[in-house]
Amino acid sequence: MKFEAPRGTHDILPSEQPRWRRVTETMEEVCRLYAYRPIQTPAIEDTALIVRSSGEGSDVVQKETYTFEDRGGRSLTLRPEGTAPICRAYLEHGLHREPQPQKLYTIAPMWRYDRPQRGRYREHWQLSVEAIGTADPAVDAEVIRLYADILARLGVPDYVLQLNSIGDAACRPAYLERLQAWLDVHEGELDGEARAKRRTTPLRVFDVKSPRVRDLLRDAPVIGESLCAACRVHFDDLRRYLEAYGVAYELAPTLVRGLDYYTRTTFEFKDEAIGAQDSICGGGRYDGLVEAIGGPPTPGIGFGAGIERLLLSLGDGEASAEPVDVFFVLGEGADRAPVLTAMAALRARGLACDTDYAGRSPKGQLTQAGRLRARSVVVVDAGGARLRRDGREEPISLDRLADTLAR
RNA sequence: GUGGCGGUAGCUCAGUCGGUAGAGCCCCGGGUUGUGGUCCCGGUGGUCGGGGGUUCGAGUCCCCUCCGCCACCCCA
Repeated sequence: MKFEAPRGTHDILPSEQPRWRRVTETMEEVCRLYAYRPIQTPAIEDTALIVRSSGEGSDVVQKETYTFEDRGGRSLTLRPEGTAPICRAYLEHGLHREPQPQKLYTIAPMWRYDRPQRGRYREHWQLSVEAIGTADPAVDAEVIRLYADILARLGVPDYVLQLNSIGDAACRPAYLERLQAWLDVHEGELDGEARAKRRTTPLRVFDVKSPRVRDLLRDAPVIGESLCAACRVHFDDLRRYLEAYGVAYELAPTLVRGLDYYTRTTFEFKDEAIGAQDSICGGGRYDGLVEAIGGPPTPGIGFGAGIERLLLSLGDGEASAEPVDVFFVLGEGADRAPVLTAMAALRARGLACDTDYAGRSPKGQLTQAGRLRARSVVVVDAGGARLRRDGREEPISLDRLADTLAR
């Protein structure tokens, strides 16, 4: 094979489009019901925006970005996630001076230079939903319920929602100090992985594999017990609102997210049936992000939901393509020209039609009409035209076809 | 980025001990049929992922490489 799609990218063929559309149309409909408005941003962003928002030390920035210099010497990066670009657009176009919150969504491709495997691509599509300009925990509950609605409408049965709060600028630093102090005391009992993690991503020490170290960490201080009063109230309110919304969740005291900008709420929807890459939606609150990229202090919350992974959750259920309304079979000695005229008239009336361009035999053309699930077939030969539908056949004039079928 | 498994027709796969490449499905044609289904017959289709090596001879053995899958890592 001479050329193939670049590693980790994939084509979405016509045969897959019905399933894709069902998913994206459901997403758009649910976003509309929650009064989120569509927005689109460029695929490329200033590298500095991505670095400052995701964080210099994040895995995304450290090893997963597609970064290049353009011909003008600018450093650009293919967006690895949806939140930072939308916040940039929010700021750049003064949406922070319009009524708050701004409730926005986009369905767009993202790029990450990961090692590909099932459910993990270098180019993949995400639904990004963002509510910027309010710290109200009811909005946290809203975006979570919004995604749960999408799953419900699509019929995804087996997923769990994990929920946590990782505090904010007021309480997280103090917590991290307590955690590090505790780790200092137990330094001798840690393994290499735990020691590495406490240096780079201390909140992740709880994820180490060693059962012995995990056991030990059971006595370590957890963020949930160290929240400041404001974060505590926010989290309690969120949980109350989720109950009001009828959303079931489990607390995940060690759920941390990979980007530096998260504060307070973090959550993840998982479907472990789809493999190791089982997170189908991840998000959280990012109250410091807009300010970090040069705007006024502005709270926000949102999530990214991977479309390819959601399709894995949905399984292989077949969805059939749109049928065609009329297929024209050309018999011996038939003139094409009047058929083209008839098709133009039908299309003008909103009827989808097609004919043979492959030189098939009449039998082959009928087979093709069947494949396209044509509702009507018009057989044209030297003797005139016949309309076949509902198992019956009648002579018809091509001139009157549109009038007959459009009724 | 690390480790493991894999790659043969458009798709799913077989291919023995190293001896000149196969099936089913799909597609095209013919027959049957009530001119779209069924059934029967025939046909098109291959850089055996790519490159190098060993050998009289490589789909088969060795090396490199690309791609996929599984796990790690991390996430959507």
